Amino acid sequence: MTTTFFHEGDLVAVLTAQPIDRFLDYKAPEGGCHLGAFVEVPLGPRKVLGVVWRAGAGDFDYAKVRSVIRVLDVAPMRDEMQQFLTRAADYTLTPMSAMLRLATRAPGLGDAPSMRKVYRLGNSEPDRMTDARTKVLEVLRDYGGLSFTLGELAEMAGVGTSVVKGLVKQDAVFEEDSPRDTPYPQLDADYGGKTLSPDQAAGAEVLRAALQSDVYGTTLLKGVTGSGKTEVYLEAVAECLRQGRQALVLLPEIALSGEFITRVEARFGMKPAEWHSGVTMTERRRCWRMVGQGDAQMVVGARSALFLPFQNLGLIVVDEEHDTSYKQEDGVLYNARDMAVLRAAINGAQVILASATPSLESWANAQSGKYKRLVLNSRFGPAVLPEMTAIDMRSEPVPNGKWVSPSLKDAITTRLEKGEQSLIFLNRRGYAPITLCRACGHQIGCDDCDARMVEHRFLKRLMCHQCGATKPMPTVCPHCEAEDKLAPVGPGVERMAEEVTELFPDARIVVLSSDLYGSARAMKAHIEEIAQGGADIIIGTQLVAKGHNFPNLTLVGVIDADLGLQGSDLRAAERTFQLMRQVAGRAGRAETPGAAMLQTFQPEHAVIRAILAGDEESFWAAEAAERKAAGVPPYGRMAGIILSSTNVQEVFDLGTDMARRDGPLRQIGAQVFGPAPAPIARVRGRHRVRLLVKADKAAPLQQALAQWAAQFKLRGELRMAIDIDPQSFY
DNA sequence: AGCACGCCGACT
DNA sequence: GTCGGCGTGCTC
Repeated sequence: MTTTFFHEGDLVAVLTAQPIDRFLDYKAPEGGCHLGAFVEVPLGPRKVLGVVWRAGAGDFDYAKVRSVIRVLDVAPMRDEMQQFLTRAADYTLTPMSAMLRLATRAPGLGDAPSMRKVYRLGNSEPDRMTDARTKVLEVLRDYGGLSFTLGELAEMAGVGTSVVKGLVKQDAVFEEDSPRDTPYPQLDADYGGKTLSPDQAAGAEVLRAALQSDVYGTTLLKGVTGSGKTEVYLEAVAECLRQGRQALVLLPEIALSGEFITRVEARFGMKPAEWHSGVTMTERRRCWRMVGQGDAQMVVGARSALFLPFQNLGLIVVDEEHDTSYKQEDGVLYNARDMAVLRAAINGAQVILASATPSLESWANAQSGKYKRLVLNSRFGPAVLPEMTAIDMRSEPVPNGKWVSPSLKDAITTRLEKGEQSLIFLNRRGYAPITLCRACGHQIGCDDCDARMVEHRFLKRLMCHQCGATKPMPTVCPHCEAEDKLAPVGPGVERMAEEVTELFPDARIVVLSSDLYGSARAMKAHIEEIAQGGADIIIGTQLVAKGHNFPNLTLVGVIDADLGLQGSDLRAAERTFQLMRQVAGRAGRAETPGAAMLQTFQPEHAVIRAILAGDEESFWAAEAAERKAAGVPPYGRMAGIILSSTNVQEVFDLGTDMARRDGPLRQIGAQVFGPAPAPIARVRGRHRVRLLVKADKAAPLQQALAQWAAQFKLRGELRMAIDIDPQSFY
């Protein structure tokens, strides 16, 4: 492999991590530098981090060109990484500088490798031998040649540090400097392989063969909980290690616990490198550097681990690939699952997407032959499905203004008696979606939007879910001025809570809805508490379907299964289905089988029937057909534009203006919807508004979006973020 | 991202 | 007069 080298004084184009969306020319430093070198360059009065991206353009006044200050002591960025960052930037419409920031998220990159003192066996005997001294020397002899820090050595020998120091004085122990960042211990591919079931062994063999092919490929590894997916993909990791290539296993944020690391250690004899938000600064620096010099064979991490400087990446596993936390929702908006596929394609590496309930995107890619498909059956026979039933609401009438059918009520009662949790699932925030005048039939709408206002009793106001406007609950009808004739119509989670409290006055009832939390962290903590038994009945919006595990939950009641089948949230059916499967997974392990009850007015609907039958293939097929018909992902393309500002008026004005001036989008046949409040309408005091763009699968969406967005100048507090392939449209 | 430049309101 | 608000623009 040849790397381009620039001699001192040559012009080089440097990409900095500063938000300057352009390459700056510098002169190569004394001693020259390689293409891809991480460098420190002068920028105005400051020194900043950058990467030598290519030869300089030479279009800047040569007299003003400054010199690279120094080359940092880390492995240069490889060509694959440059390509990956460039293509990811193009796809997500992210400035290159922001991509570079993702790729340099390690502390102390500019520092010289820091050193620490280590101790190893010396070459002479101490003058006097004591018990303590014997213990120290024994430890060092036992580990032949290895060195330890002072603390480690003293602890292992069970003596004080002064004993070691005393031995150093007499050359019985040597003290020397060694880099603080040490290579990760070698993993042994053949250390602790478990006996695999025939099904698993066959799967592992397919994955091994793929690894040996040495070219890019993606495999969707589908298997229910308990089918041993992890053991199977760890065999692929083993094969990757045997080839001397690096492996990356991505886990959803919440799954990143010590448990997985323990399993890896049991399989390969040593712990892998870890990369996620819980890792200390020191360890992050070590991880980044070691991955970069090929001294970390396997990394277990969160989505941002994709941007580590792998030297020889052979495999990326995306576990629980359907998990919505793979989609970054702040800062750079990327989907780690898609980026994993991109990175692997550039590197000639393999990807394994593992899930019990794949996303429709991955299912469709497997269906079209773009991905290989591997299905594992449970070792415990066929998947244990929850007992799934439809409650036909046409034959089970409930009083006006109530939604819990007698059958569902009975089922909840049974759970309460057994001390188990029930979940009531309803994808509608607020108290009631409609406020109707019983005198004239008028429905209270938003003044600025063509939408009905939703009553939020929690806030004691009416709110427009289109524009976020609120107004106090009127006492007279704004249309006919009749008094006391306004009535809430339809259910929202707040109203469900009221009904459920009436039905079960002694139960501990809790509502989970995204608008009830100030921060994502507070929400997570609360959900965790509830999952641990902090409630008997949970009433929730789609929020609860998001990867949370409720070990004591044995009943899911879907109030309006039809709601998910049409309308605002195109992934609602998928989530409903995944929620059912989540219950199924638990039912297979726990003694108590799970049950799912779907209240529906159309039990004959294809999606409902597929859910009931537990027939995944027909569910996916039905779901795919609906999305195809609607022209939405994965059969069409979408993008979200999120505008934010501290000033509500300002964001809506810009949103409206953008929706009007949609020329570049029209040219490619794309449509603009909105502006509407973003899924989280206010974040850290900033109001957020979203526009949605829908385009044909083949349309050059990014290019048109870039042109369109460039028309608008963002002044003051206004910010714009473009979200390609948004996760939720709700 | 910083930092300088520059053009309008309320003080000495 | 001039101190300082922060909008705009530049950094090789």
